[in-house]
Amino acid sequence: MPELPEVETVCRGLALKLEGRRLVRVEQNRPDLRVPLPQDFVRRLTGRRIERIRRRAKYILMDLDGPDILVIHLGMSGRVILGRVPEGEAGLHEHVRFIADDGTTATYKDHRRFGLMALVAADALDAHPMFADLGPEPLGNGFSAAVLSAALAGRKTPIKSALLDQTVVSGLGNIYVCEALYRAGISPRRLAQSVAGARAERLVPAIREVLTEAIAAGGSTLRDYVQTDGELGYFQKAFAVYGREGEPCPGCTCKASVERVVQAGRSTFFCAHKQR
DNA sequence: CGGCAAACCTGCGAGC
DNA sequence: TGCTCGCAGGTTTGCC
Repeated sequence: MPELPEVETVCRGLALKLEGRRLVRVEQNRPDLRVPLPQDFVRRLTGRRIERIRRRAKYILMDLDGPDILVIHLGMSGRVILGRVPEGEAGLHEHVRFIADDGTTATYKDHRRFGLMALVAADALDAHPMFADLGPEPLGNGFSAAVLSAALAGRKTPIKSALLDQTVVSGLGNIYVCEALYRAGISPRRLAQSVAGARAERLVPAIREVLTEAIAAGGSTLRDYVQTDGELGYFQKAFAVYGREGEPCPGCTCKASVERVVQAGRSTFFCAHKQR
């Protein structure tokens, strides 16, 4: 579910409560998520101090006072809930629970199990297959119109699909790609290689703005995303096109409406009048 | 290599 | 009420 803004929000919530804390207990309720957990998952985490919690692309990274980094990906439906799990949903799909030395608990729930956890050697993180091919962080200094158009050069796939490719730019998902293309006035069907020059100059700030605004709003809550404190993100109220098929385009004075098409198996929402 | 459909898994809302 | 179908924020695999 979560794209960059939601993962960032979760990271910040976890950092507030868990940075500097020591894990006194780890409960593992099943052997696997999307992929098997390490055989010695619990042993390698128990007793470790969490030095820092940060984000790379859509991954949550927990730096520990040992050789490993705990890597968490929320997949489509993963959540990490601090403290008591809300009434009525306790128990089901609670795959892993972390208990810290001050009594803080963090529960990982993921009913679809598209998420994953892994322990990766800290000195080999960047070389790990999960991270080796990731493109630049869209909110970082390494992302620019020049960098983006270089990554898109020669690619005949639609720009919509190219932006979902995490090797082009990392952290975008279906929602924020739709919203960024809308803001930049670029058709999702346009060939990726044709997004260069002025179009790339528009797209980069559009991506940055939509992500920044979404983080400020605490992310987007559609089906089951909630922040670590149980609060709902509210950026979904600000969507211009995502999930708004048939509604009037908010940026058009004419009576154009938001259309939905399927590209590479994913829904795309856009305004054919505003986006060229 | 590039691009796309399918697979992974569960839940929910719409429609009959 | 209850069933089936389609759809869902991601990533990987396998096929053409």
